[in-house]
Amino acid sequence: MVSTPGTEAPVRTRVAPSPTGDPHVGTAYAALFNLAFARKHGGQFILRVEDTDRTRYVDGSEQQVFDTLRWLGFSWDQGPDVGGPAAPYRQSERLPTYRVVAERLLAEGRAYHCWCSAERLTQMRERQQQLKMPTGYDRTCYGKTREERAELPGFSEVPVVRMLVPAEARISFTDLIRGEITPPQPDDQVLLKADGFPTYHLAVVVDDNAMGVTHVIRGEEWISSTAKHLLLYRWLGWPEPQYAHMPLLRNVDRSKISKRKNPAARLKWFQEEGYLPEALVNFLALMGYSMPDGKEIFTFDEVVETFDFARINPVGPVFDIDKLNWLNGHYLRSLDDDAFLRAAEPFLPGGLTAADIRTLVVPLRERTKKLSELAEQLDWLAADAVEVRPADLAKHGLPAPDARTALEAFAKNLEELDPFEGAQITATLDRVVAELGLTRRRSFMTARLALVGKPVSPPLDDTMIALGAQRTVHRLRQAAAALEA
RNA sequence: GCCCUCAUCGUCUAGCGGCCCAGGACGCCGCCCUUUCAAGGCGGUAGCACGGGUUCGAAUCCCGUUGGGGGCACCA
Repeated sequence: MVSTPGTEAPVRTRVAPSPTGDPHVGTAYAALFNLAFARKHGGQFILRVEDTDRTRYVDGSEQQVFDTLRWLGFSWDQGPDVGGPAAPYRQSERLPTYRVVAERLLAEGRAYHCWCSAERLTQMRERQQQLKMPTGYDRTCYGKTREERAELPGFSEVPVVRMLVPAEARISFTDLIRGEITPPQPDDQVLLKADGFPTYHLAVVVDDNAMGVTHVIRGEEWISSTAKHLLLYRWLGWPEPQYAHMPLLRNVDRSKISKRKNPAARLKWFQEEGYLPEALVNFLALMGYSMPDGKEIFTFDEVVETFDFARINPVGPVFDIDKLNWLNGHYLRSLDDDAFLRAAEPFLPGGLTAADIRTLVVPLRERTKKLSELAEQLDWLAADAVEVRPADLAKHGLPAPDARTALEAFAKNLEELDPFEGAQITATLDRVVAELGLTRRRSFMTARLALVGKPVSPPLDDTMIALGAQRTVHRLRQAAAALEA
């Protein structure tokens, strides 16, 4: 429960992805906690598209964000596709709103025009670094008319609008996760770009205010910018939201998770690899959040019930695929036959009969961490021949002379078997093993390797039935022959 | 370079001054079970970055060091 009882405004949170390419895992991560917090307090969750960078805009990306978030089971109360009282929810459609605010700031002397060219800005920054000074805009344009500025070097025709940040603007705030934070002194941040689009800093404040966002739950990367945002709220006289800066997901080298270094940065990767959405949500929640009772397998609803910012660890977690695999395996195993088959279907190799699918795929459920492994696990079925690796034979099978004897005896006896079905097959194999005085365990393993080429397969009789009598006998003989060489 | 921020096993974490010579999970190793591999069961491996304080008592509070991360864009 919330600490301040009674009167507080209804909670409203949001996630604000940019449609700049494949949906990012960080978006799901942010959505998860924003949603959980909103639900916990009976509030609303908004999806807002931040498409203010025309150069990075990727067509279709927005739809993919919707699709992947829905795949995870997330839904929003307001958004571009579902509408809402503060529509539109796409920033590119809200340009007039930002302009009005920029004009007001200009009129009130809190902002000014700047005509500095990109090149000049770059040079300025480099010089500041060389002099070991903090980097920041030097106010060359402040207080100048367009004509006056045009006399100076580094002039650009179309101006931007910059914040006029006071000398002492170190604004502290209480972060819901980290406590008291004092972000750096901001410089004169651009609010309105030359193309008329707002920067993130202007848009985020204007929209969060317009949409009644009460809690801004976003990545740690925004801490440094928060002073600018707070300054804008104060200038504009708007109620300030509460902030919670989530830890950043990390690559193995501990840098901020990126598509470049980590395939798991792409949300679609999880779909491609065959992870279940419930597993991903559980895993993402485990990154930084923990249940009061310490259990690690839980649903999104349980996150909602227990959610408390105090339970979030501010340390950026490394994305541990091993643990995700374990979790996904667990969720896979909890599926009943039909549900598993339905999930597995897109990952199965072609040409499987319905019977094959029942007998071969279902037993694989206990052996699969992610669905994409299924194709390889079943590759022996369609293959013309399989290769038996000596190392596998040495580790799991019979010694070479015995192996040959057993394989040939299996082949001979199975060849004569009719009908070729489960109980008879097993009885035959058992009889042969007994006659030869070999260990059942290693004998079966030798046969398994001969048939599928790997130490993993469904039960032997099912494997043989799926292959059919002819191919079974053929593979057993081939493997026996190979042992001679 | 400047600024902000973080710091418990390899990884994810519990811990919020005594219950901790630190608990759980993944991974790894071993054993059991077993028609294989898994799954499951049992056991093991491994950590409070360092140095100062405060305190009767510190993984827990303070300071510093070191290390990590983030920001410093007309990108978000």
